[in-house]
This record gives sequence, structure tokens and C-alpha cells, in this order.
Amino acid sequence: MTKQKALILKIINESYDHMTVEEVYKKALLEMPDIALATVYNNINSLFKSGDIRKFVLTDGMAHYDKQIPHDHLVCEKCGKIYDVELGDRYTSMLSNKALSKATGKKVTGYELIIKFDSTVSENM
Amino acid sequence: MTKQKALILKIINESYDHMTVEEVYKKALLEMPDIALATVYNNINSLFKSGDIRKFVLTDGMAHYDKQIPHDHLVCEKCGKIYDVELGDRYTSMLSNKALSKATGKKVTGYELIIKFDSTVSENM
DNA sequence: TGTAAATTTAGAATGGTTCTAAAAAATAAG
DNA sequence: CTTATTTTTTAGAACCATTCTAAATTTACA
Repeated sequence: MTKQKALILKIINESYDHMTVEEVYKKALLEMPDIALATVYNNINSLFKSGDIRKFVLTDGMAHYDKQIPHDHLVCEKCGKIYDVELGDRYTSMLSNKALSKATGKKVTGYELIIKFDSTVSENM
Repeated sequence: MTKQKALILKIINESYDHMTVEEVYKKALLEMPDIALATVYNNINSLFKSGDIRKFVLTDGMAHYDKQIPHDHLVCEKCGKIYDVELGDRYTSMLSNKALSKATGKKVTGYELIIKFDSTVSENM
């Protein structure tokens, strides 16, 4: 693993945001001022293919990246901001690969759940 | 509602695919040979904003559109193809706005669930 | 009708992402 | 430690889905 790739993985793993490529690039520049944008794209794509990071494209049209730790997402309908959320055991067991495989008849390898909410009602987060 | 907008809504509502803008455009051309691509973009965006169609951006980087009927999605990890799936009552009740609001503490207005599966194991769909 | 507002249209512009070819770095073999 | 081979990085050009623009057309409604 090159220095560049290690840095990019570290940035994504240590962030609580759901960064775009451009945002990862800006953070990378702080520690490695000569890194190229194309290198960030190359490594992010490589890390996604190998399953080391998560990728989900939001309705802002851009790809966002996240660490590989089981959790779901809450997205604000008004501003588009994303928050992590952990649903209780009842949800996690129903959304396990095993339970979903049984429910769908397919060999389920994972899922992505994005819950939309209206921030005008309760916005204390 | 203009003829163009009505046609686009009809195309999306009557399709079992998860079309991109380009695909909707091609279908629209068959019935309205002079319709402009920009018009398809305008109306699809308008229909999405008003909640009449669903939009989800897949990892192919493109937006896909779908009718507004409650169902979830199965996406093949190998080829990226999308299938509709209806999970049982147990799932739909746990994924209701009411249940999710209780679980998250937010005013939940909807969700998007994409289940990934491995087609090399069972591919009879 | 006639006038304002909204929609459609074609093409230009935008911008996120990928491609290209050369330089640099990492890896392997002797 | 060399040298060769492969992989990665880099800068900038190219690509292409989407948005913007300004003019033409259609619709709404006074």
C-alpha cells in the first residue's frame, strides 16, 4: 500500500462526515501538499472495489464515502445533510445477510438503508 | 400538466425498469419525435420534487427513476442490474414511517433500501 | 382577444469523473 | 546493490451527464 492510499483510507476511517472526493482531496492536501486529485480518485475507487470503504451516491448527484462499520443513515430532506444512525437489535437482526437472504431468496451480501426525515419537526441533532 | 410532462410520467409509471434519463428520453421520442432532452430533464426533476416519482443514484453514477409504489430493490453486485422486491409484512411494518420515527427519534418521511446480492450463487430471476 | 407567466427547445456551458501518456516509485530477480 | 518489470502517481486533456441560457412557443386568465 502506497503512502497516498494509506492516507486516503486513514482520512475516511477517521472522519465522522460523509465526504465527497473533493472533501477527501482537501484533507489529503493538508498532510501531503503535492498529492494529485487523480490519485485521490484512483485510490478511492480502488478502496471501494476491495470493500474497504462504502460508497453511496446521494441526490446531490455526488458520491459520498464512508468507513466500513455497520450503521445506517438519516438524511435531512431539507438540507441533504447526512447523519449516522444505529437502529436497535430488532432491526439489525432483521437486516442481517442471513435474514434478508431468507426473505428474498438471494445470496444477500449487504444492504444500504437511507432514512429520510423532515427537520422542520425535530431538529435536535 | 403539459403533454410532455404527462408522457414522461406515463412512461415511468408503466415501466418495470429503473430507467436513466437517456432511456426515458428514447421512449419518449417514439411517441413524441420532437421532444427535447432538456424537456425530459426538466420534467423528471419536477416530478421528483413533487414526489410523483422516485429517484435513486446507483454506483454507475447515474440517476435512475421509478414509480411511487412502495417496494424495495435488489441490486446484483456483479452486473449492477436492479430488481424490484417486496419484503413481507414483518419488514414493511418495521420500516413504516411510524416505526422508524420511534426508532430514530426523527419525523421520518420515507426510506430507501437497496439490498445487494451475489448472482453467482442463485441467479434464477 | 391580449398580455403575462410558464414551458419547451437547441445549443452552449458546467463540473464531476475518467482517460492518457509520461515520470516516479515500488517490487522482483539476479 | 544494480537492473528490469510492474505498479502508482501525476497533470492535464477529454468525456459526458446535467444544468444553464435565451429565444420561441404554449398556456393561463383577465
